[in-house]
Amino acid sequence: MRRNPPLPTDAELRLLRVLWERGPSTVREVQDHLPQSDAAGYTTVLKLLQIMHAKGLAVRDESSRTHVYAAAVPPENTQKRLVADLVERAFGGAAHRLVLQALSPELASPEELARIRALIAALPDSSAGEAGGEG
Amino acid sequence: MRRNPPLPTDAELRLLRVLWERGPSTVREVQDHLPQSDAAGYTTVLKLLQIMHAKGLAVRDESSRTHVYAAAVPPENTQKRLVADLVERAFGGAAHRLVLQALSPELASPEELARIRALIAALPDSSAGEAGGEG
DNA sequence: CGTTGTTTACGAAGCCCTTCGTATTGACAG
DNA sequence: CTGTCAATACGAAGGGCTTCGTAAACAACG
Repeated sequence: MRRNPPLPTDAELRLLRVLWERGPSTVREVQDHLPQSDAAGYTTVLKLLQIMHAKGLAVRDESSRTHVYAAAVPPENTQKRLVADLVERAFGGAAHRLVLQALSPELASPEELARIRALIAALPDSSAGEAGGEG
Repeated sequence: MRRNPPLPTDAELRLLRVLWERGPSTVREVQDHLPQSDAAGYTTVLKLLQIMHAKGLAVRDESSRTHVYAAAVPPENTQKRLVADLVERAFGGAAHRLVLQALSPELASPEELARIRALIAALPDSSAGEAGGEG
């Protein structure tokens, strides 16, 4: 167990997304609900879940013969750390530059832009003051 | 050569950031300007630059004995693709969810939030929202 | 010409991720 | 008990990334 599990790898993240959506699931259930583009053999999924269990990314209930796995990390926390990691590696820590790229039309549809506007508008403390810009 | 070079790996991105900041540089210059946390041996940097050259991530001028390398990809384009990749892998394509995580206080300082507000405010007006694309 | 120092080129080792094959265990029907 | 089916555990192969050691090419100097 780890208090601070490491960032999930690529394949781990794929399984994590299934667990986040479905909640606790057996190996077979996870395998069956993988998007077709991420299809993998049964033992591959099993092995991955075992690794995730060892890393602290997943917990499992062994009370029945068929183990039931669940995500040990909440999606928001993990996603936030993934974003922080990219901000650091690609933007030297400047989060606003990442947002700038995310706003480009190829990435954000008009609908998503509208949602983003709503997010900004809903932020607490809209007028900080010292930075000078008025809201 | 590739018209569409692949995404840079972790170590490649580190060198790319030096090239983006400094412009065309020799192997030694790149090595000398790596942040201390990313220090690497001379031949490591050389090998990496050769690989980046083969992948189309860097170009080089061989007119003098000491080759001069330069980034073959602009920062914005590369950063955008890195962001798109993460949006796909971690958020199922929902860019606004990535932005939401980027807005969290751990990632964006108040000053950066102000900049982000400014970015949003400067966007072309899409007040029509979902149905309202004008043509 | 030989020496010295710098640069490029090549190859290989070590590590991690991903995938799967095989063996073992357990439950259950006949 | 015995055979069958599903699930777990284990190990290993294959590939990519990262790092570096070593050799070869080249220039400059005495």
